[in-house]
Amino acid sequence: MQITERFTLAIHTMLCIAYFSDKIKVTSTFIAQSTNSNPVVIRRILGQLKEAELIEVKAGVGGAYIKKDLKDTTLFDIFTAVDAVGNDFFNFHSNPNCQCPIGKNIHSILDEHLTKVQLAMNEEMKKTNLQELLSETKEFF
Amino acid sequence: MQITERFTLAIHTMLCIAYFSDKIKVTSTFIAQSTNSNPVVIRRILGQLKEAELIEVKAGVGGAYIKKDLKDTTLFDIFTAVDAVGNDFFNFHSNPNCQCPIGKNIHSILDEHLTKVQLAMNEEMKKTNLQELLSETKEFF
DNA sequence: TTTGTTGTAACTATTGACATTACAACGAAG
DNA sequence: CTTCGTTGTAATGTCAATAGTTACAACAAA
Repeated sequence: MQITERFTLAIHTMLCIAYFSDKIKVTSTFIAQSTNSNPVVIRRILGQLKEAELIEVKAGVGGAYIKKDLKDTTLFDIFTAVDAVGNDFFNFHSNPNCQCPIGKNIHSILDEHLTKVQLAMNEEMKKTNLQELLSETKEFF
Repeated sequence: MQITERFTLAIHTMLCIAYFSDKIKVTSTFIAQSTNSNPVVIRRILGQLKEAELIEVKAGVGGAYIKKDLKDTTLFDIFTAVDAVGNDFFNFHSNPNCQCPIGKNIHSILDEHLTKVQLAMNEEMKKTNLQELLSETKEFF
């Protein structure tokens, strides 16, 4: 089990837009070259980021633009946009046996603990925003 | 994207063993009935839990037994045992373009942040042990 | 009208999870 | 030493999700 590469692709995409969009027109083809991916794959991700209102995409003329202050978009926002799992991050086995004292209660007992795990992950992702990532990237120039 | 149901199956399996193994012989067939799963699937999970030294399994005669104090096995141990994720939780897109200032640095920059996310999740899982889960289950009887 | 782009559908390949059948190896009980 | 229930594991099938690709209509501006 792994988080799909859509996630790191989407982060890369956001950083490209943040860094380049005041210099050149950032198209799906351009991003595909930077990420070593495919324009259609990128366009699908752009669609999800747009849906989440993190970016704007100019139809026809082309080009993507950041919609919010860089500080206000975190890894969690991007994760939610492209890899939405809602509350079902942990995939529960279905229909445990109600006759069994364990099977009867496992779901309700476990839910509380697993939700906390997912929340911990979410909170950690919220700690990193695009502003931060972009300036870290620039340190390397 | 979801965590495999092997994980909750394995937790259920551990709880079954913890609860029943002093009363009856806990076989893969028995666990399969409690979890509403398949004996072979359970045996594979038992193999992984045994590999991680969380349980003992009696070949031939049959039956599984807890190997450590219940307090000393956490959700994280089980998670690791069943390989719910490999080494890299986040699946990085490969060969980003080194000519691009973003592509050149993305991997090293992101790694630090993503590792923290994974660690946060791990730490939260370590907070829950089998002892706790078992007594919570018993409260419902 | 032309051009470059987006948005999307359709198709394929690949991978991984899970279910199931089958059977050799094992250990104990008779 | 045979029988029985069980484990361990290989082989196979099914299904869903990811991701790569081709193709093309819709779009906006020059």
